[in-house]
Amino acid sequence: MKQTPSPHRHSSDKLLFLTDEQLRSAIELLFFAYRDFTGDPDRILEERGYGRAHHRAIHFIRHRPEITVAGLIEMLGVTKQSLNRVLRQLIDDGLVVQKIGDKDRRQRLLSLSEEGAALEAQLSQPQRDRLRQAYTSAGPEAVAGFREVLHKMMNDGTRAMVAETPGRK
Amino acid sequence: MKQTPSPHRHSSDKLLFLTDEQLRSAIELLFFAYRDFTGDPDRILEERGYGRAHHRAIHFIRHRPEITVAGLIEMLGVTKQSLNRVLRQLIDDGLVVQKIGDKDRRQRLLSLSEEGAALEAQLSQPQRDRLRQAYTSAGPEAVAGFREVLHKMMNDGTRAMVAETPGRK
DNA sequence: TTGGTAAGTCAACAAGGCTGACATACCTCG
DNA sequence: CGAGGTATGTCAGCCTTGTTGACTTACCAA
Repeated sequence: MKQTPSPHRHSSDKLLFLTDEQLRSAIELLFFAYRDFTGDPDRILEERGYGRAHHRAIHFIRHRPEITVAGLIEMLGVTKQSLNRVLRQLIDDGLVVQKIGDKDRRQRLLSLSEEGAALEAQLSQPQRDRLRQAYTSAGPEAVAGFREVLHKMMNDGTRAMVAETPGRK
Repeated sequence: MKQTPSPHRHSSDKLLFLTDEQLRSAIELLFFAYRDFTGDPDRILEERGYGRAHHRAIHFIRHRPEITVAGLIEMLGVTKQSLNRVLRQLIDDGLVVQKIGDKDRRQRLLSLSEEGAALEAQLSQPQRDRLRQAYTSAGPEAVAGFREVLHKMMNDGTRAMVAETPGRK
């Protein structure tokens, strides 16, 4: 017999409807939303012969100018060799510039060149447009909930890495 | 001069704070949340020699038993050859069973075996736990907003593919 | 001066995308 | 019935992007 998961639930569950199916549908929601979300920049990248790995590097360098290589590796969660492959290209192509660290001369501080910043803007544009449209349509309450749940989904260690926007807790 | 994006905004924008930086921080939020979200099953899969592609196939077969190969290809957004590689393994390993279509005998209807269903449960467990924890902590309002924004982020064509949960529009 | 650290590189490998080409059933329509 | 289209499966080859391991160079710090 197909038995509905126990209806005997507690606390605030009278407001939430946390059946397995409800939770499973959220898994799909995330899958599809994320897929469409990354689809737009993918098309732009392809024209320049880059991949999503390049996009991620560009994104984080844009948001943390003068980040060290080790710092970027940590943000992306990849190995030095893996990052180096795409970073090499970006530097050779003049999109990313390196500066020797002033405090520690072993460090290479990474920033975007003007051309790199232009590409970043081009890549993030469709994503920002998509979010703006979704945010506007859903309204501020929904947006706050969206951000809160995403925050709470992250690992504790990860949460510290998110670029905090002033005004959000 | 760094100029704050025009403060002259309209309609409900007095409640939303849609600067570029606000939107960009959401890009990171999604990146990190999705990364952590998929990290748990990845570890389980590795033990069995499977990858995320296997997980996706298993997930959708679980939720749409008797789905056709073409249907699964469309859900996943990959090519026949790409899907076949992982599907071949899953069938050979006895996790997925094929049934010849009754209406159209060319079709192979895919379902999970008992063993396949067990693996699916094991894989989705940490994701469900993570969502349950985040949902419970954030509260029903936030959850509704979370789901609404994700829905509105999707392409129109994609939206039809999400498994709708009764009670949600 | 010496040991550890930041970065870069080479090599080899694997997963999982892709395209193109073809084969085998099977369906449907004229 | 026969022909053309469709659903699936498979072979081969290529690409990106991840991995491990080993090693070098430059620099810091005790």
